[in-house]
Amino acid sequence: MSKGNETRDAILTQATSVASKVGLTGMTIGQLASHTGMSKSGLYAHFESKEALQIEILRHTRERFVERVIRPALQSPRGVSRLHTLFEAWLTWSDAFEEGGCLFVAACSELDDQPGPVRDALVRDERDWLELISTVTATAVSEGEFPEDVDVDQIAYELHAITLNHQHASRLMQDPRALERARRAFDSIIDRARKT
Amino acid sequence: MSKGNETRDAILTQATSVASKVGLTGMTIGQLASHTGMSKSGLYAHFESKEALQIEILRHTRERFVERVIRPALQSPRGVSRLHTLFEAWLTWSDAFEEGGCLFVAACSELDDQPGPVRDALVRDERDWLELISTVTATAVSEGEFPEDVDVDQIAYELHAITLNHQHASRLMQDPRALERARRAFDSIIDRARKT
DNA sequence: ACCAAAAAAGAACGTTCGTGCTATATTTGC
DNA sequence: GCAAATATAGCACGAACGTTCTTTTTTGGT
Repeated sequence: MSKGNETRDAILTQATSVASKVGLTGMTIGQLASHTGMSKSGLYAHFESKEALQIEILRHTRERFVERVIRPALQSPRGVSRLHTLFEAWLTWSDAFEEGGCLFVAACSELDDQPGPVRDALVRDERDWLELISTVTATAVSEGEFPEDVDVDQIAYELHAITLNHQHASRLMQDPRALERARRAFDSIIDRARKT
Repeated sequence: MSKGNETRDAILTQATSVASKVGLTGMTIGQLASHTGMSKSGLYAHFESKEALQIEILRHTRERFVERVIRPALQSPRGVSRLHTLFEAWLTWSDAFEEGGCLFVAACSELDDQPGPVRDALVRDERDWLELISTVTATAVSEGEFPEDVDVDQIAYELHAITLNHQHASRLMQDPRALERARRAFDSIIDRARKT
């Protein structure tokens, strides 16, 4: 990798961390420059605009997300086991953001009413993510663990709700039992799906 | 009410709407001034600082929340019925923000890692809100609708998760079935609580 | 070791930010 | 209806914003 791409990557990593704390909009070029030890213009030269940078941050984060959350799940056996791995991988992923929590979660409520290409990119990512949860849930159906007539999209909806709330409970409320509550919620969704 | 308090209130109402779209931090005094047709300094004279304004916005929103969500629920018969009223009132409340959705939901992920008095105020509000859900859930226990050993805080956790996710589904993803999904999720949480 | 190419810095731009201060309107109590 | 109190506007500030230049430094191939 050339020097240029190396710094560009380092910038994106740093930017992801900053954006997860102050938001994609709240993050400023100057802030980012001092965090990376670069000049504003030197840093800016790697991107066309702040908006382009925001989109690149999302892309960068998605790549990490795929390798740290999705891949391990897909290597797990089909069915509830895979669903469980996916959920636990997400919890680990969320905790990995030292502060600020999952960038996607932050971006979701930040951009939910800010039309534009950044929001569009995020919506695509979230749609993919929800569809993946549905798909993995469907493996539990085809493995015979869930009844045929279970609504996989509804399960995905409810599982996604838990991940959102985990951020709320662990980051904002600092509830020491947040992890435990998330896992119990997961279990009861699975339980109910089993005997629908 | 004096002229001063009248405009102050009008400012807060407008500010709540703006902040629900762009966030408490993203909102600026200038933006607010043009939305209210006042000068920056004329508007600013009503508040000590932007931070004080943010706290006042939260207070203003909480008052409206109490009268539109909590009060109707407390006038409803104890038990599952009251829980149901509370949930539906919240859905209505959330939809009432013409754009931007519930200010609290937006503020929660915006401030979850921004220490300071604004965050502290929000955490207090959220704690109260969660405790209220727990308390109302407990009325279903004392009415004999839920078993004695049900974990009311866990139920509150899961119900809260649905409200958070409703914003995601309806605002960000623009899912036309968001309301339906939220209600089904509510029902299944209640169902499961009934036969624990 | 040199030299073109690439990367980073420097300096400046017009704008907007939050926040003061001072002056002018407007409301209120007598 | 006038004075006092209150509310609003005008103006200015230093700082930071995103962005665009030009100049300097660093890199990589020969």
